[in-house]
Amino acid sequence: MTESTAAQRRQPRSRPETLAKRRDILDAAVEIFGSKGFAGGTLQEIADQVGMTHAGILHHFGSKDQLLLEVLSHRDETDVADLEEQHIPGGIALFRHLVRTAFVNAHRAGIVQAYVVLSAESVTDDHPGRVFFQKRYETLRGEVARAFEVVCAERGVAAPETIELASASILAVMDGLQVQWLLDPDAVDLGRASEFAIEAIVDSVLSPSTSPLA
Amino acid sequence: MTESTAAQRRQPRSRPETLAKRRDILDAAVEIFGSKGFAGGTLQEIADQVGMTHAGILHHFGSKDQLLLEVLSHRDETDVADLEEQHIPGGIALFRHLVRTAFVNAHRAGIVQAYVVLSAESVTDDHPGRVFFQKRYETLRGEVARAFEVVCAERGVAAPETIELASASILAVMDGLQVQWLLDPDAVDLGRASEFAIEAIVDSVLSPSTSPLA
DNA sequence: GTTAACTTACTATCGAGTAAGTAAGTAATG
DNA sequence: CATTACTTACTTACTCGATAGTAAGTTAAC
Repeated sequence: MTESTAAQRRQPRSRPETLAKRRDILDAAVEIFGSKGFAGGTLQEIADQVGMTHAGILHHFGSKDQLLLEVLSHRDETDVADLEEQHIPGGIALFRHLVRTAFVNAHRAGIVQAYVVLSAESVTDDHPGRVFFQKRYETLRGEVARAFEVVCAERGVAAPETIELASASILAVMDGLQVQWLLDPDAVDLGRASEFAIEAIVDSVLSPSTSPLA
Repeated sequence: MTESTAAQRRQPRSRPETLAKRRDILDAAVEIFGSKGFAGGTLQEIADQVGMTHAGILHHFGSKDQLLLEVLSHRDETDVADLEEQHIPGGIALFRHLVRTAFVNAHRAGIVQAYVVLSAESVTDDHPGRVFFQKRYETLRGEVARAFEVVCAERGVAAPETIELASASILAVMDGLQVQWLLDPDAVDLGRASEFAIEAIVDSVLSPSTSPLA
């Protein structure tokens, strides 16, 4: 009866406003999941914020899990500070970029909170965001490691094996500082602390420390 | 009729086994909240693990929130690696202690996960554990800062203002590395990375870096 | 006139907390 | 030491309120 290759002939063609509406929903979801967590946040709250019913949201995204996954990838796109989507600065510029990101993030508590809460929550059993964060960290560690290699090459230094440790550490400080900063913004200077720590770690890779703890 | 100061004459005296039972419940709660989060974990699951009904647990702890609070303080007591309860090593010994803690933690994924999940979740709105973690980080930053001051004094170095940044950073790397390690244990060496980062930061406080990013 | 973009209304389930009851322990008293 | 008086430590059974997902109907765009 129908064409066997129906998909080819017809692409359902969604309405132009739909895309904007999806963005609104995703933005609301970032805020709700960020402030309540994924398990704690509800479709109802998200729906309220965009003036819709929760069923309307399910119409667009199918399920709560699916919504989270799209929130996570959407965040990467809109996140000005994100590395993956932009043209990646190489070498030392990457580290400067990370520091700048930390300073920028100090004015975007909402998104920072979403990221902190969801990444930590993702380590729980069967969390729908787990794979996303696994891949994300793997990618980011790779970017940072590459930057280290470039910098070492530039300075004629043999790239030490500490690069892997340092790459993970740099991402770790940034994340860890965000937690402390969210809990008590006055007690921690997110930008300056990130800058300090990143410099310390980069420095330590370039000129291996004298092992002060030995 | 009855004695007016009844409370004075009799202290209800709970049964001796009760204390052990409470410990069991707390241990189960650490495991459940650690693997599912606080919002995601249920009293039923905890009850199942200790062979009880969820009402039995409420009998002991009153509410789920209260249970979490007791889990958090209980954890500090049983956590071999914790600083507050033990006699705190001063100066450089503290940093060595932190490194050792990281190596030990690499064999205790369960507790690490509980800590990671709950601390991050605590930044969400009205989370019952929020105050606990605020105080905890404040205390820990203080301990680390004091260690830095001692070390600086020992070496006749004027204590720089970077101490506060460094203190927050050291705790931050440790936490952040735990997240990455939990997501992908093979990709991150929790002990060695913590050691590397802590050394780098301590080193940077003692001999201020040459600002490689400037 | 067909389909996208919803809404309303419903279902099924689950979760924390409560109420009431029961068995066993503990303690004061004669 | 035994009896009475009370408490602890639960269980069973319930309430009440969410919540994710579904189904069917409505409107308006293309």
